[in-house]
Amino acid sequence: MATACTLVVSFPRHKKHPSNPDPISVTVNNERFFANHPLLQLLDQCSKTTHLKQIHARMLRIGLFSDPFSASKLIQASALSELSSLHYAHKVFDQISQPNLYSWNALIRSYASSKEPIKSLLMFLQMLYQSDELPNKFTYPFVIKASAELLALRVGEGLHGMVLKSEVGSDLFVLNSLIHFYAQCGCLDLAHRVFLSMPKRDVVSWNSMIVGFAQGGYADQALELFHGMEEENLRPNDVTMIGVLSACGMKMDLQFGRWVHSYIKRKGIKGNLILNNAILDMYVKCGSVADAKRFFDKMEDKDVVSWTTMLVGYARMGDFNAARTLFGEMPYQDIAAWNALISAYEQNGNPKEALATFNELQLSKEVKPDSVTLVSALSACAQLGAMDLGGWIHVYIEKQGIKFTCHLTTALIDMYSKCGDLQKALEVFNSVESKDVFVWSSMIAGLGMHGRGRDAINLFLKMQETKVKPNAVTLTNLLSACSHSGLVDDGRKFFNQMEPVFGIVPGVKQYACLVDILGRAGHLDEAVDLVENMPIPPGASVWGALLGACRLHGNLDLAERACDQLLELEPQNHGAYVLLSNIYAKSGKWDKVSELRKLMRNSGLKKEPGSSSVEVNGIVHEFLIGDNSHPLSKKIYLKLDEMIARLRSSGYVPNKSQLLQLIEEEEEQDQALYLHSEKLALAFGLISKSPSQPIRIVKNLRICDDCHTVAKKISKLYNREILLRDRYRFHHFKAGECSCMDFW
DNA sequence: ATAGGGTTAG
Repeated sequence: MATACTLVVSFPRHKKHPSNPDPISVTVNNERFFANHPLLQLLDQCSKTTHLKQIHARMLRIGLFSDPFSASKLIQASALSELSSLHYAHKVFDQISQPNLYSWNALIRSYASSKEPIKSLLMFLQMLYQSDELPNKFTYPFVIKASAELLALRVGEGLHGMVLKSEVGSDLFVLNSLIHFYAQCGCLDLAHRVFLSMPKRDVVSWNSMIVGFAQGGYADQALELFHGMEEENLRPNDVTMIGVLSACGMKMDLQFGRWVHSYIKRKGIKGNLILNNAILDMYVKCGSVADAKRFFDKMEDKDVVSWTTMLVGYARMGDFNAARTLFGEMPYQDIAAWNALISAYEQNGNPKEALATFNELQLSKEVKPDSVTLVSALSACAQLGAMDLGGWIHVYIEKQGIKFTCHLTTALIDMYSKCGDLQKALEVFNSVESKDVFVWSSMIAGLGMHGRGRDAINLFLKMQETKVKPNAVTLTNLLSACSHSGLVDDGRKFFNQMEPVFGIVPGVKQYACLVDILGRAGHLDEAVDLVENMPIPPGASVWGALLGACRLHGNLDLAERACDQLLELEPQNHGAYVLLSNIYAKSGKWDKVSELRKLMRNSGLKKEPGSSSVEVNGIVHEFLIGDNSHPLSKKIYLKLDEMIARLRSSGYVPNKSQLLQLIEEEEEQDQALYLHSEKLALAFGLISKSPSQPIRIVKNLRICDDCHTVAKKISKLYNREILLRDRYRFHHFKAGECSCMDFW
C-alpha cells in the first residue's frame, strides 16, 4: 500500500453555465481522477454520431479526455451504442495514452460481436503485450466469444488454459462462454465436460449446452438435458425453449412438439417474437402446416422470419401456389424470402421454376442475390444441365467480388461437373485456397461421375495430405468413383479401411456402393455374401445395386429375389419394376414383362417418363418420348430420319432389349426406340449447335442400350462430341467410343 | 468507480 499519498482536491473556481461545468477532480499521487462529469451522463443519451463527436470535442477542450475513467466512458459509448461507430471508437482509443482495462474490454467486447471478430483477438494480444493491464473476468467472455465466432478452436483452448491458471477459473460467465465456444466449434464433448465440471450452473449454462446440442444435431441429448433441468427444478426460460423447439423440429416429432408448445403456455414462459418464430418453425419442420398456419394467424407480431418460415412450410408440402401467394403478401421481401422461394423450388424437384424466380429477382432490382441465392441457383443449373446460366453466375460472382466460400465453391464444382465440363470444375477446384471436406468431396464425385476413377483416388490421397478429414460423403463419392471405373480392388480396399483408418462406420450407402462395385464386376457371389452378412439391415439402395448387377450379368433368380426385397422396402419404386422387366426382356421372357406391367398398372405405378434436355444459348429445351411440341419439331424429325438412315447404312441394328413391352410388329418396335427422348434431344443438338460445340444432354433416367449405341455411332458419323448425363453418371461420346467403356 | 454469457428463417 502506498504510504506517502499526496492528495489534492480542486474545486471549480467559479460557477459557469450549468451545461459546461468545470471538472471536479481529485489528484492522488500525481494522478488526477475526475468525478462523474455531467458530460459523461450526456453520452448515454446520444442518438447520433455527431452528438458523440461534439461531446468528444468538449472533453478534449476541458481536459476531461485525459482522465482514463472519462475516456473509457467515451469508448464505451462509441463502441457499444446502437450507432456502434466502432471505427471511430478505435480511433478515439488510439488517442488515449494509457487506456485502462475498462477501455480495452469495451473495445474487445465490441469487436467480438462485430463483423471482424479477429480484431477482438488482435486487441487482446495488443493488451497483453503492449500494456500493463491483465485480462479480468470481463475480458475472457469477450475474447472467448470472438474465438467462437471465428471457430478458432486452438485459440479458445489457449484462452481456456489461461482462464484455468487465473483467478477467474470458476467464474460463471467465463465458463458459460466456454461451453458456448466448444459447442460452436462442434466439440460437444468438451463443452459438456466444462458443463459438468462447473461448481454452479445457472439457466444460461443449461441453455448454452441445450442450444449447443440442438445446433450440433444432437436432438436427443438436448431434450435429455431439458428434462435434467426440470429435475433440478431450474426454471427454463424463452431461450431454453427455443433450443428445445429446435431439437423437436429435428426429431420431426409432432406429438412432442405440441406438448412443448402447451408446456410453454402452461408454464407462463414469456413469449416474444423469436420464441414464436421458433414455435412456428417447429410446426413446419414437424410437417404440420395446419398447426403452423393456425399459430401464424394468431401471432400478433410478425417479421420477415415469420413470413419466410410459413412460406417454407407450404413449399415443403409441395404447395408452391400457397408459397407464392404468401411471398406476395409479405410486407416486404428481403433476400432471405427470395432464397426461401428459390431453394424451395430447387430442392423439391422444380429447378426450372427456381431459375425463373432467380430471373425475377434480378429483374426486381430491389434486392441483390447473396451467396445463398447463388448456391441454390447453381444447384438448379446443375440439375438441369444449364451450363450457360451456371457459367454466367460464375462470372457474376467474380465480377461482384463475392467471396468464394466453400459452399459456393462446392456448388460451382458440382454445377460444372454435372453439366459435363469437368475441366472447368477442376479449374475452380484448383483456383480456390480454402477447401473444406465438401469441396474435396464434390471434386471426387465430379471425377467419379466422368469415369475418372483413378484420378478420383489420387485426389483422395492428396486430400489426406491436408488436414481435412474425409467424412461419410467423401467415402461414398470415392466408392462410387471406383464403381464407375470398375476399380474393384481399390473399392474393396477403401471400404475395408473406412472404420479402422478413417473412423467412419460404413452405412447403407457405402454398402450399396461396394455391392455395386462387386456386382458390376461380376462378383455376384461376393456381393450376395456381403449383403447377407451386413451388420445393419440392407436398405433399398443395397438391393437396388444388386438388382442392377443382375441386369448386367443376367442372373434371373437373384434379380427376382432382390426385386422382392426392394419392393418390400419401397413398394412405390418403379425403377425396380423397370430393371426387372429389362432383365426379363433381355432373356426374351416377354410374358413376364407384360405380367410385370400389369402388376405395375394394378398398383397404380407408372414408369417415370423419360426426358432429355439440351441447352442452347442459355435456354434449356426439354424433350419427352415422341415429343412434337417443340417449335422446330418438323426439322428435328427430319434430322432424326436422316440420322437413322445414315446409321443403318453403316450397319446399325436396333437393340430392343430395353423396351418395356412387347410390341408385335418389328417396325413399331423400331419406331418406339427412335422416339426415345435422348434421340430427339440429340437430333435437336445436331441442328442447333455449331459443330465445334459439344452437345450436352441431360437425361432423367438411365440411358438405354440402344440410345447408347446410337450416340456412339453418331459421334463418329457426324464428328461431334456428345456429353450425356444420365441418372447415374456421364457418358462422353467421341469418335465412336464412350468414356464409360460400355460399362454402366 | 463503470461492464458480461445463451436465441429463430435461408
